[in-house]
Amino acid sequence: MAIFSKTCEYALRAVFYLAYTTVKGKKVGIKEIAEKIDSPESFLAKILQDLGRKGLISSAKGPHGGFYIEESELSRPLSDIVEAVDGHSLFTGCALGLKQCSEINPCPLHNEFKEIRSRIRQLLDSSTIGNFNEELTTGLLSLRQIV
Amino acid sequence: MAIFSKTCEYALRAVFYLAYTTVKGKKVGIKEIAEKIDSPESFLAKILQDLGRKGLISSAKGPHGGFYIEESELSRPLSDIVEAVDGHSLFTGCALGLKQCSEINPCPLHNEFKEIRSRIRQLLDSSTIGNFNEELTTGLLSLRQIV
DNA sequence: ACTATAAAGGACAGCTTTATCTTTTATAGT
DNA sequence: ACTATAAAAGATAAAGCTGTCCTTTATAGT
Repeated sequence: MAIFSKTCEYALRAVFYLAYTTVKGKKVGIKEIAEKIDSPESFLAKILQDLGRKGLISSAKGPHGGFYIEESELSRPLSDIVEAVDGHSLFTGCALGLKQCSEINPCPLHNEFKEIRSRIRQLLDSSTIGNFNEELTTGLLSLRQIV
Repeated sequence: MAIFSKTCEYALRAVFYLAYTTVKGKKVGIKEIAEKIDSPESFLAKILQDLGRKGLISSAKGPHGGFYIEESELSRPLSDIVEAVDGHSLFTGCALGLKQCSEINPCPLHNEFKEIRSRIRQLLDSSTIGNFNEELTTGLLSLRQIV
């Protein structure tokens, strides 16, 4: 099992691409995004639709339309994306799946994973959607497989 | 998404239960295990079968038979269970799902998750199956929901 | 108004995960 | 040998995730 669902992986990659590509107000079509992040086009369309409904990204229909990230959306933490797609169990759930796992009724891994979870949360809370724009522009960071 | 698959959650809980219950050579039946860790019996049977085939736990058919953990199995790290069930992507995979993500071709989250992954690995490598026997026996740790 | 464009929405299909049930195999005790 | 027990193995089913395709809606440009 990976940390994030496939849906969430595509969502994050797409949002990173949108962020650095549309930072100047330009918009990009689903076809370009799918190609640049190496994801199935129709599936990604569904994902971005959903992110749009949730107010995490913006879109415009019609000619010259497409998806884009607004200034205010640029500073959202990554945890918003992850939570919108995969829910909050990565941040709050018990590693062994016990609903009532807590300080007073801990599972064997409770203390160990408390720290892991808070690390993950901290990382996703402190990085924003727009945080990587520069390195993505210069090509220092990658959002797809090299062919 | 949770850290582990449901299968892996059941596997770990079952193995913990087996460890502290069978440490004196006794064996336990699938019915008892399923009840004590609050899991579907038939599904758990499949999971334990698989762990048995992979040599992570032991079992005996027939009267007085059941599942048990041998001395040597007690000291196996939890990572062996996790890897047997969920594979190694939790320890090695790219957070954004890129196959070629690496130091020279990093995704935006590469460095951040490198640390998270190594924490998880370290934790699962350093805890063994038998590590929690005492607290489980005294009831300080829990493997199922309280009803 | 008409046309072309591009996202939104709906329906559906394949695969994997999660789960159940039944039959088979091994073995202890008599 | 026979019986009871308990895991192993096989077949099947429900649900969720991943992915595709087709129709509808909104809008820019003419």
